[in-house]
Amino acid sequence: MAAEPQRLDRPQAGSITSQFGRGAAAPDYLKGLNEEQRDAVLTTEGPLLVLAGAGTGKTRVLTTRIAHILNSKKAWPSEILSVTFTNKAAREMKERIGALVGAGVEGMPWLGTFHSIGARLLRRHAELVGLRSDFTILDTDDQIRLIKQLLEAANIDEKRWPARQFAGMMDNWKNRGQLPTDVSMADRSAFANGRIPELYQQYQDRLKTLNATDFGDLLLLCIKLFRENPDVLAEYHRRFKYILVDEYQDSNVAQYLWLRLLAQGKPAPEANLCVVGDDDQSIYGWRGAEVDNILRFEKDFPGAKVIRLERNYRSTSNILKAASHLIANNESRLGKTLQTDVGEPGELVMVTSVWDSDEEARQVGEEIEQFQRQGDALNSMAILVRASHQMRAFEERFITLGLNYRVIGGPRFYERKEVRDALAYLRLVSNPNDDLAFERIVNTPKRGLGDSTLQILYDAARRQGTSLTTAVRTLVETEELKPKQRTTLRQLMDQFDDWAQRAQAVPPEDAVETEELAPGIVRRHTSHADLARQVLDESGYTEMWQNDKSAEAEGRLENLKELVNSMEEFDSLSGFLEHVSLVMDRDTGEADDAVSIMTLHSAKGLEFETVFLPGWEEGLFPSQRTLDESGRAGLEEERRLAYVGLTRARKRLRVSVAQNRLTHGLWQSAIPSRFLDELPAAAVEVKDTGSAYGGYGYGGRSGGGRFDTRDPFDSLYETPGWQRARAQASSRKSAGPVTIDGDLVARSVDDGRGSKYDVGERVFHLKFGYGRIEQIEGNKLTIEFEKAGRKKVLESFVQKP
DNA sequence: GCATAATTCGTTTTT
DNA sequence: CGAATTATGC
Repeated sequence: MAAEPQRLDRPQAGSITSQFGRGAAAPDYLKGLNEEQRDAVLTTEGPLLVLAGAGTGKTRVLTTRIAHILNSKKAWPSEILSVTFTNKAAREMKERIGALVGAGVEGMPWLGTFHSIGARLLRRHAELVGLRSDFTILDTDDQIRLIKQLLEAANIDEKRWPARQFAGMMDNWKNRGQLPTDVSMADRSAFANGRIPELYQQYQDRLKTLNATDFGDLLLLCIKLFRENPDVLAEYHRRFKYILVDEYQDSNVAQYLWLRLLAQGKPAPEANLCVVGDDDQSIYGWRGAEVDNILRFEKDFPGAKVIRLERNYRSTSNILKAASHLIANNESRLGKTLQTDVGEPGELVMVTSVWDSDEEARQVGEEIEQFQRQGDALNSMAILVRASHQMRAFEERFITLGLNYRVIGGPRFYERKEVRDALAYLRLVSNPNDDLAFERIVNTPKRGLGDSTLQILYDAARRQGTSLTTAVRTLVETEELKPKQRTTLRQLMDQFDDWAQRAQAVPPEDAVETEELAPGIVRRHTSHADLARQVLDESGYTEMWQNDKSAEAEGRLENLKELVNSMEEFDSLSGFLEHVSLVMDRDTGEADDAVSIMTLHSAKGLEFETVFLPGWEEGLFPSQRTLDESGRAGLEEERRLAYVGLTRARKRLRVSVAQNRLTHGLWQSAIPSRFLDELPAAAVEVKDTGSAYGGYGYGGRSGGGRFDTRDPFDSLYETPGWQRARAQASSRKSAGPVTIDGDLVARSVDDGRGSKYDVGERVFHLKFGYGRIEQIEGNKLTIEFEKAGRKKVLESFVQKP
């Protein structure tokens, strides 16, 4: 309760803003801050690193600090640059500052995500980096399509060098601030036989022609802009008196460079740069985040002050003990120890061993229902998983139980096909030269314009050096197209002309709804939302889904409605489109009471009374792949992820391990996660579910405090996944990307010939017991076990009885 | 050009 | 096992 920011419902007008300066008594907003928090708020000058552990009131410090700067008139709202990673965080900060300072947070134009601020800067100076200020921001879909075209043009086999992979690599370079010429030699050979610089450059050129950027460019081009135009940079040095960064541990190299350029207005020891973060919660290394940025801050900014926030106001001491004990196993960290003021140690962290994922789900379901009967809200409980496929078991179970749940972080709204299609129509209305939008919708709904027709359009556009739309306009006047396609295209163009005209007629602000053209004759202006509705209806897009009788069609129509409705809030179509490409995020429908199911990654920053952490098994968590790819650093990141998971809980924490898990369609015996060994025995209670079979492993010995029982069985229970992973890991290190696949797992169907077993034969499996073979596919056997039911297992795992 | 069968391939995710 | 993409036949 103490440090969690109280939610002031409405900003109290002037109450705080009126007590500027003269500051006799400490301002209200400082009340209720602990010593360190207050220090962090009041140390406005010079570089400052705030190491804020989980639940120590990090956001509160950040927002209060801004309020303080404003209140003491050190800077105007427009002179503070305040960056976050997510829109959600930005929104939350806006709200909280509003509550502290009163109205006028809208006057903080430079509070936003790295990317939205980057876009803002670029639009102001677009011409200096070869763009027009109305450039479009590509989404991943567009990006992939563009790359595919480039690869094809460059005669590169897309089977061997997938566009996705190239997109991913480019993302990495851009995250590291590398332009085509900067890509290291090692990286160059990793794709298309060293043709990388060429392709990357072509991609950048193509973006420029399209007057477009991708997400990475929003930062990369800013850096370029600042480096090449010192006068522009100096302008921002003058402007930004204070710079604040949230979640600094998640920053990547490009963001770091971007920040350093902006913070260089004064010599390092005087830069008013405040970064807030927690090295122990850095979980986005795989996406290019450099924990090193935060670990290095004091070196980058000599004389930087470091403040540690270690007083945790969220969790019970048992939960904190567990989390601290676990994270202490990491070597690369600045070191903090969370402490709680709460006297009661609270419940022990409960660790449960279950038979398989179904039992896990059943058990969690039961517990949830029990807590619910005790009066807990479903909203106060969450299930945090490592990998999204774990969610299914829970969803299925909760459906049969009739338990209300919500999945957070699924496919985002604007990533849905129908939303993207609709947006493509609107983009094309607002900018006829948006080729990628054009491609997307020429034949959606089906208009009989397939690959061959499209090819003609491409050729024409390339020959003329124009956009597709322009090319189409000239083409429809010639004989090059088949008559049917020609008329279809002409009609389509006419429609777009019509829509564009209507878009022009839309009043810029929400000013006039109606207009008297002549006495008695009133013409209604179309709003953007109306226009969108018309576009979707007249293009036949809405109809396409109405005629679709699949299950999801109805939902898609709903989404379209929602999209159109959400447009009402925007002044202009372009404003709306910017919002969508940059800002639009899922609305967390917290309306009704429901258990949250989400990944550990998307749980960062949230908290719940009760938290379930299922699937603590080697290979799954820590993830085998991370281990293979990033070794010890990977393991440490996984451990931080575990730490994030543990620290989400306020009162109750339940961890579970399944003894068997279905991976890649095969049942594999699982080994309890090493992280379980790293929980302190004193804060943990072990519960064995007393499963009928397979008494090996975790639950086997209860109580003890030494959780590790895997050693004696190691060789017996080596699963194929492990063996394969190991084989790959070792081969990867020595000889680049060689694919050694197959032998151990899927050898395709050969009716059991070559197998030493026959259908119908009775066999014994170490974990599932006795069973009868139902089917043989290569080295995979489908066996009906007497106790464990029907499973698919590898031949090497069974033996003749 | 389009619907359907066959095949591939499996973390985490924001912007 | 299942989604998601690609090859195949009409």
